[in-house]
Amino acid sequence: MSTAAPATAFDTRTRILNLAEELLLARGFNAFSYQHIAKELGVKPAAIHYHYPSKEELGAAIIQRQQRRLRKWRDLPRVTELTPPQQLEALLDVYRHRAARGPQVCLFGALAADFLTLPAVMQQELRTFSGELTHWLAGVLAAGRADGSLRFIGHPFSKAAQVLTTLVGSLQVARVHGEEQFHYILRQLRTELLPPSAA
Amino acid sequence: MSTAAPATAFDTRTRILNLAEELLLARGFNAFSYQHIAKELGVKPAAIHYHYPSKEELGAAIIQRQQRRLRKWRDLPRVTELTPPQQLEALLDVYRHRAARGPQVCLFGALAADFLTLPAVMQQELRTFSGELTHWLAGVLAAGRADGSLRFIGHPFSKAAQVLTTLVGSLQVARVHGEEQFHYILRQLRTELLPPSAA
DNA sequence: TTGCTTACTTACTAATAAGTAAGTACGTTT
DNA sequence: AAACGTACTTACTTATTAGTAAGTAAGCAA
Repeated sequence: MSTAAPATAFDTRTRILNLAEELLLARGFNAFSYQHIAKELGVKPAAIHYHYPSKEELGAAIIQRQQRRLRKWRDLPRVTELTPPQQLEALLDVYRHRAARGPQVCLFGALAADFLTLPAVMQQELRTFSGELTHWLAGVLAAGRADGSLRFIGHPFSKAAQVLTTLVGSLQVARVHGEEQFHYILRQLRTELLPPSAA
Repeated sequence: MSTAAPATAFDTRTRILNLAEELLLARGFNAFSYQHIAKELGVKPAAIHYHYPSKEELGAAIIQRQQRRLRKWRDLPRVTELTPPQQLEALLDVYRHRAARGPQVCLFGALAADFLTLPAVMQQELRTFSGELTHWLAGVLAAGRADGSLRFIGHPFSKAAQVLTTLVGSLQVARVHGEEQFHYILRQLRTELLPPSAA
C-alpha cells in the first residue's frame, strides 16, 4: 500500500556511503578498503569506483554529509528553541549514541589520527566541519552563562574547544576501556557545566 | 677522549624503535611500513624484520618502552617530591612538548583510532599503560585537593580520566587546527584546576 | 527497433604490504 | 686457522591496495 520503501532499501550509492562511514568510524581511513565495502554489499569493488571514483571523493562525501547533517540539525526549530543546557544535552546525546554503538568514535577522532595521510581536500573539509561545530557550541555556552543556566570560567570559545576535545577523546577512551569509562567522563563534564541547582 | 657515544649513534635496534615510534605518532599504526623505516635508516626492510620479526612485536615494543618510561619518570625523586600542581604541570609539559613537535599526537591517541585493527597483544598493553597513567593522575589530583592546591568537583578518578581524555583530544585538535588551539585548551584546563590564588 | 544511459561485472595493472629463506661479510671466540 | 654468532642483503612469495578499461544486461526514449 505504502509508497515508502523499507528502511533498508536505500539506493546503492547511499548504502556505500553508509557503510563507508561505518567502516571509517570503526577502523580509520587507512584501514578500510573498497573491498570491505563491496563484500558487505555483495557487489564488486569496481561498482564502488563507479559511484565514488576515488577514495578521496568517498572520504570527502562522508565529511560533507556530516556537515550537512550538523547544519540541518543545528537550525531545526526543535533544536534552536531549546534552552542552552538542553542544547548541550542534545549534543552529548549524539556522542552517547555513538558510544552505545560500540566501537565507533566520532568523525573528528577517526580522521585526526590519520590526518597527515589524508588528501588535502579532506583535511580542509574536516577543519571547516570542526570549526563550525565549535562555533555553535561556543554560542550555546555563552548564552547559557548569560542566563545563568550554565557555569564555567574562561572564554566561551576556549571552553567549547575544551568540551569538544574531551568528547573526541571520550569516544576513543570508550573503545579502549569500555563504555563505563565514557560515562564517567561525561558525568564529570555535566556536573561541572550545570549549576548545582540544576544538578 | 670521552667514551660516551654521540647522541645520534644509537644502535640500529634503538634507531628502528625511535623511528617507528615517530612514524606511529605521526601517521598511525596502519599508515607506516617497514619500508618507511628502512628507507629512512638506509637499510633494507628485511633488516627491520631481523630486529623485530613482526609489526606486532614492533608495535608492542613501542608501547612497552613508553610504559617503562612512565614508571621510571613517575618514580623519580625529582618527580615524587613535587607538589601536586607541579606534578600536574610536569604532565602537561609532556603534551606541550609533543604539540610543539608539530604533528605528533600521544601514544594513546595514535592507537585508539586504529584500536580495532590492532593485534590483541597491543590492545592489552595499551589498556595497561593508559590505566596506570590514569591511576597516577588520580592520586595527584586527590592529594592536590586534600591540601587545597588543586580544585575540582567529583571523584579524583573521574576527573583524572576526564583530564587525560582532554589531553588525548587536544593533540589531535592541534594537528587539525594548529598549536594555538591546543594552548587555548590547556589554558582552560589549568585555569579550572588551579585555585584563583595560584593563577 | 534502434540507440542511449545507468549500473554494474570481468579482467586487468602497478604499487605496496608483511613476511621468509638463503646467502654473505665481518668480528669474536676457540 | 677454523668455527660461530651478529647483522645484515638479495631475492622471493602471497596478499591487498587503489584504480582503470572494456564489456554487458536492463530499462527507457525516440
